[in-house]
Amino acid sequence: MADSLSLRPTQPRRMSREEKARETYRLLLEAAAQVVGTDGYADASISKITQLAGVAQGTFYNYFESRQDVLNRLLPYMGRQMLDHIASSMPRDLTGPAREEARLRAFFGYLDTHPTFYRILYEAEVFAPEAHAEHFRILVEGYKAALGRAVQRGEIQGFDENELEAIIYMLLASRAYIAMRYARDRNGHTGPVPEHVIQAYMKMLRRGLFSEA
Amino acid sequence: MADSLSLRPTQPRRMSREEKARETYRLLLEAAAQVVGTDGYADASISKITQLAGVAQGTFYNYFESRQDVLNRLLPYMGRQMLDHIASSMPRDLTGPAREEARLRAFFGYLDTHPTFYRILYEAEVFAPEAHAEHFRILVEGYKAALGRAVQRGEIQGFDENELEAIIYMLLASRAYIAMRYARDRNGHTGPVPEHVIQAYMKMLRRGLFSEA
Amino acid sequence: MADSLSLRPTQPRRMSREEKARETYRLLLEAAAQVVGTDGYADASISKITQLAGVAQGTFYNYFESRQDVLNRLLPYMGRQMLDHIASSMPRDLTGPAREEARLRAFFGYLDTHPTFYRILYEAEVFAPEAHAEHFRILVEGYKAALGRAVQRGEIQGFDENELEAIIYMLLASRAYIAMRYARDRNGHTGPVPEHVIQAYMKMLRRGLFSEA
Amino acid sequence: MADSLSLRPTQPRRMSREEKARETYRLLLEAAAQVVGTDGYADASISKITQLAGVAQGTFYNYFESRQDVLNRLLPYMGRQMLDHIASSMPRDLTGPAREEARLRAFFGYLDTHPTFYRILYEAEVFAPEAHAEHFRILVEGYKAALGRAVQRGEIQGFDENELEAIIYMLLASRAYIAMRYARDRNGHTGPVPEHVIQAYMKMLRRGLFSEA
DNA sequence: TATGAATGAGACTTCATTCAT
DNA sequence: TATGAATGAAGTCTCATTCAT
Repeated sequence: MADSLSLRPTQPRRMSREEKARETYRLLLEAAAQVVGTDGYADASISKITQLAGVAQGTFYNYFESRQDVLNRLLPYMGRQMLDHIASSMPRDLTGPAREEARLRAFFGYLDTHPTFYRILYEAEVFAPEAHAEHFRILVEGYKAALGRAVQRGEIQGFDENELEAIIYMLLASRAYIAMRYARDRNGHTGPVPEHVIQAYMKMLRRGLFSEA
Repeated sequence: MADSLSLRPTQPRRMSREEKARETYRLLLEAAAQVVGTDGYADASISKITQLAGVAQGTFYNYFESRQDVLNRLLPYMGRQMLDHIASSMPRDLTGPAREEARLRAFFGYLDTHPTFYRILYEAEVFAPEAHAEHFRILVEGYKAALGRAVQRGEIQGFDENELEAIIYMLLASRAYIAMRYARDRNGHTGPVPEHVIQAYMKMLRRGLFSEA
Repeated sequence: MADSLSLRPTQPRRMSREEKARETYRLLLEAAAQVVGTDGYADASISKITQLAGVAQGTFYNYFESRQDVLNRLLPYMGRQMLDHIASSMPRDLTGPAREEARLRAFFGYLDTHPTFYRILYEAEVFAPEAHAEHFRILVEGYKAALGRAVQRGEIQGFDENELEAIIYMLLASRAYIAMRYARDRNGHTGPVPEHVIQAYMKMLRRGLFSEA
Repeated sequence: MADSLSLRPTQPRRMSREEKARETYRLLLEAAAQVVGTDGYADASISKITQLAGVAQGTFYNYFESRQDVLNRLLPYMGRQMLDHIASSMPRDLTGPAREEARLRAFFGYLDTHPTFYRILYEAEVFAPEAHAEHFRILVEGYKAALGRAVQRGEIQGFDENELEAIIYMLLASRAYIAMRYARDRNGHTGPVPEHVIQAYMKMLRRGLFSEA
């Protein structure tokens, strides 16, 4: 199980009732994220979650309809965090492959600092399929727009729109499997992705997708 | 749930004791594959499996140590089937990208005819992680040898061994996500992968990995 | 569940504190009656009741000691309503069997216009046994007085007091079972009792209880 | 709660597996009857039932689909017992009111020796409505045949078939309410019905239903 | 080896009630 | 007096595993 320390802050400054409710909700969601990230969706019991959140089991049902409900909300919650992180750590004015590389590094960076995210994302296809599908829809949508701009800039040539969608799935897939293989050590702890892996990815991308001089 | 018909053949010809035991083992494994492929690992109960196999619940424990035991054996069993299928459907004498394309089509072909395999493979990372790792080890090993030969033939240039391993993960990843996205319809039923997706994959590969004139 | 519309009137004219409290009490009681009449005692949760009454859950406990408390008050509240209804719809100056028939029709009439009453009354023996016993005590008491007058008028002969009490139970029982069988359609909705049933009841009564020429 | 003594016989003679299973089923059903008869359907928990039966909670679900399932089977099980009891204790060759009286006494006799039956029957309308309806269907059917024969013998005159059905409901109702009122003392323990009550019932019946000289 | 009844831990969920605001 | 979040006991049900036959 995850740490048995409560997530409840020790020094809760005076809060209004509504604030406190919001806080409890956040607490439960964070606890759920931690538990799922550590033990997986299948072993994420309400009892573990509430214990970590420092509330009674019954309290859980004041905020979520069911166990499945909280599982469904996990990926949207973390996914938005991740996208925000990536957006905020992308340097302006990058174009072409350099932009792709920055994006990739930002993704791995988020993974490195949020060790629970990988499992939440990966297992979601099994345990929260709709959330997973929606997450993908958002990712693919954003990626399509980005690649569309690259096409307009003439950086990418020779792929029609449908082909580009397929390519996007390949790139997202590659990220995930690279993370699975290279971003964790023997003990399952996360770590940075080796440089040569990023280089291989970029080489493939530069040659295969971008039409560089 | 899967078909409620038993997998037990109605007219078993006279078998020796050992043969019968082997047959029961196979029966249970096939039943497990069917159940997992349909309902997923999480919902694959011993009771469903034995019912489909046409034996009593207790019999299960004469052949497997535990529920986890049978789950662990599933992917090796199906994985070998898949590799045999691919090997046997690969035309001789193909080289370069054409060989890759044949391999890809053989994989999708297997998926199309063995609808349970995708789920068994995909969920294995969660529910049978060691089997999943071993399956990958075998795949990657084989792929390394194949790409090694391509390097020797001069079809691939500019990637060192470590980089090639990363590329292999990208390719395996791409297969999996393409299957996830394109090889199933709205109802989760399998179907063939659209041609343009295969074309996009190959275009990326030809340009990005192979050094074609 | 019952209607989700609140029972709280939208335009409450200015009320004194005490009036408002009385109003809230009545509101909760009516809501409880509605919920019990629709869902039964067993499924009448505080949450349903307060929601229908348009007040917070906590408010409930300002007016009732416990869940059982409100259940106990339901039948007395509705029972008085029913008796008032019957009393007010009984023509003056009826005697003998005619008086009994009027009483019976008034009872069925109340049931028809107050569909929740049947369930509140019937299930009370299980869920509010003391209230049920008290309700019966009142009914029987009244009935005894009525039959006593009939005896004095010479309309009834050959039954001593103890026997008359037994007869009263038979008559109240008959009403209830007739309602159970004939006053509801397939869907559990209430409706009028068929005329021939009333005729059978009266025939039995005229011959069996009253000594008619 | 009911007695905490187990219903399991202390000296179980050697039984085949099937016999033992049958015995466990019977044990659970009897335990359920006892618990429901004592505490009512609403408070009949699986845990109480299995404890009384002397088996583990899980065992319950080898024999019943759900809690509701066992509740549904209770009345049919006891109802058949009761009908058998009545049939076997009815003297041959009785006709007319005497036959009715024997039937009534047999019913009260069963109640007296099976104290749990009353509650199982009465609460069934609320907690096992289909079983209750079916029980009534059977009772009414049987009663119709019996009264039909009385009509043919000329013992009953002036009631058509529809009216007789209504009368049957009145008689069944009367039994039930008489039992409710007279067959239990202050502490809820069963006892015999006072003679004068039976006399009142019979007087009403003789005059009201039967056409005696 | 085959059987299938028995086991019991543990999961999810409901809901009457309390209490600080 | 009104609020509604928090509580925790209790209930139903599932299922991997054991074991006597």
